[in-house]
This record gives sequence, structure tokens and C-alpha cells, in this order.
Amino acid sequence: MGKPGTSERPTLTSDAGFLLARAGGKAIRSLNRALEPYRLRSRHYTVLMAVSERGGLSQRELGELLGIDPSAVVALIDDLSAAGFVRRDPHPEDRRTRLVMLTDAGRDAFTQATELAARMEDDLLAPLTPEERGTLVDLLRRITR
Amino acid sequence: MGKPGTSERPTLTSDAGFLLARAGGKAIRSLNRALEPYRLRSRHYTVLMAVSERGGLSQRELGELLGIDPSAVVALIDDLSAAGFVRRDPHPEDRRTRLVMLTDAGRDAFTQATELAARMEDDLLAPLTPEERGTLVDLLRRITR
DNA sequence: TATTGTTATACTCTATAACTATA
DNA sequence: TATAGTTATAGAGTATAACAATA
Repeated sequence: MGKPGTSERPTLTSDAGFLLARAGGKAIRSLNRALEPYRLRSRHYTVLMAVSERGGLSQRELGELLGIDPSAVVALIDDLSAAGFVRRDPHPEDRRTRLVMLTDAGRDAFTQATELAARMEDDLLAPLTPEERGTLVDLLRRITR
Repeated sequence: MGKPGTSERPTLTSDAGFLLARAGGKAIRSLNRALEPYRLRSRHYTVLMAVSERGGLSQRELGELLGIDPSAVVALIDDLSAAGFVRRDPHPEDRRTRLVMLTDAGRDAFTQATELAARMEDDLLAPLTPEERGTLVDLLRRITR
């Protein structure tokens, strides 16, 4: 039986950590493949998603929101900026801070990338019913906060 | 409303791919931290788990089962072999193949590592009820096959 | 003193190609 | 010819420390 929480012997099909890592890796790889035409990778896509959702974030806020190291944020914004998808605007009150803004081209690219991402997510979640997909998202959201 | 499968606009709290990648990364990082005393990383742990579950696998089978590239399997088995946790036994009928066997020391290490892993998994899944944990494992298993 | 962004760096992970020894 | 394991290597991801400008 065992006390609650101390499982007897983990197996490949019962270990939540392994299954999470495996599913996460699969999601990243398929998204990377889907975004190849745009010369973007999944990290870039999540940045566009964040900036699209809440424009005018500082790089620090962006990194915190996405769980990305500040030094990695620099490189990502460099890429997106070179592609013309985001701008670094000065913060009106703090000259250290730079606010990341989505450009019109960035909004277009994100809209198109969203189509591809949705199709790949549909593929990934194909074995699940719509209700189960909602359940999965809810459970994942609750363990990643 | 929109057709099923084509979601309107993905957000950071609704995108299954992002949430999966985030949760997977979190699981890997906490397991790595938990295994530090054993000088093992999460990949080593999953190999031990696989070999413990189904002893005598070839390296190719191991890689396939775990979704690890054959060249990476070599390095992992090198590490575990140097630590005395697994052996490479000759295949009785095919001299190309090497069967990976768990040693007694490997079984002990895995048993102890399992304790740490269970505690970290318990931490990770703390926000979920036991029933929800089961649901999560079931959903993940079905999308990673 | 502390914080934002940046650079440099290192280590892990992932993936590919080429080689060897066997089949 | 094809396969199992191996080596070498390169690219991406992750993390740390140190620095300049600013607060």
C-alpha cells in the first residue's frame, strides 16, 4: 500500500516527471519544426505570445513571466528585433529599463505562426477529447505556478 | 466561436505546448537538484528506471524506449558503468549488441534515488489531489506515444 | 547599494554524420 | 547491405559571474 505520496516503484508509464519531460520535449520539437519557415524557434514564439498578450513589458518582466534567464532574453529579443518583430522602447521614467513592443510585422508574424502552432498542438493532443484537453491545461497551469 | 482545434488566440495560461514545456523543464530541474548527492542527472535516473523495470535491454532498445539518441545512450551508460551501477553484458547471439544489466549497487542507488525523486514529485504535484495526479499521468501517457 | 540590461563563458542536451565490427 | 555501438562535432538550452549605466 504505502503512505500517500511515497509511491512504491516508479515505472516509465507511471512517473509524472518522466512523462512531463517527455511530453514537453515533444511539444518543443514539433513547434520548432512547425516554425522553421519563419526562422523562429519555440522560445521566440512564447516571447511573441507574451508581448502580444501584455505589450510593453520590460525584459526582466518578460524573463520572469516565461521562466527564461535575463541573459537569454537579450539574445531572443536581439533575434526578434533583427527580424523586425519587436522594438525596444525606452521606459519613460527609468532609463535602465527597455520596454519590448510588438511591431505590426510582429503582430502579422505571430498571427501566422499561431496557425501553425495550433495545428501542431492539435496533432499533439489528438488522442484527447476536447474536455480532456481542457483538463490537461488546467492541471498543468496549477503545477507551474 | 471557431472550429474545434483552431483556438482563437493562444495565451500563456492556455497554450498546452508552453505549459507542457514549462512543467517538463521544472520537473527535470528539480530532479537534477534532488539527484546531485548521487552525482546523477535526470537522464541517468530514467535509464536506471528502465533497466530496473526491464533488465537486459540493448542500448538501441533503451534509447528507443526513452527517446534518447543512440550516441547519447553511450555517454549515459559510460557514466553509470563508471559508477558501477550498470554492466554491459555480451548478447549471447549477436556480438554487436550489448545488454545493459543493473548491478546490485545500481539497484541500491536506484532505490535510494527513488526516495528523493518521489519527494520532489510530491512537491511538484502538491497542488493536485491524488485523483488529479492520476488523471494527469493518464493524459500525459496518452499524448506521448 | 541595488537593479536592468548586457557580455562572456561553461556545461548540458540534442542531433547528425562518419566510422568499426559485426550481421 | 544493413544494424549496434561508438566517436566527433555542432547547435540549442540553461545557468553563472562580472560589468556599465542608472536608480
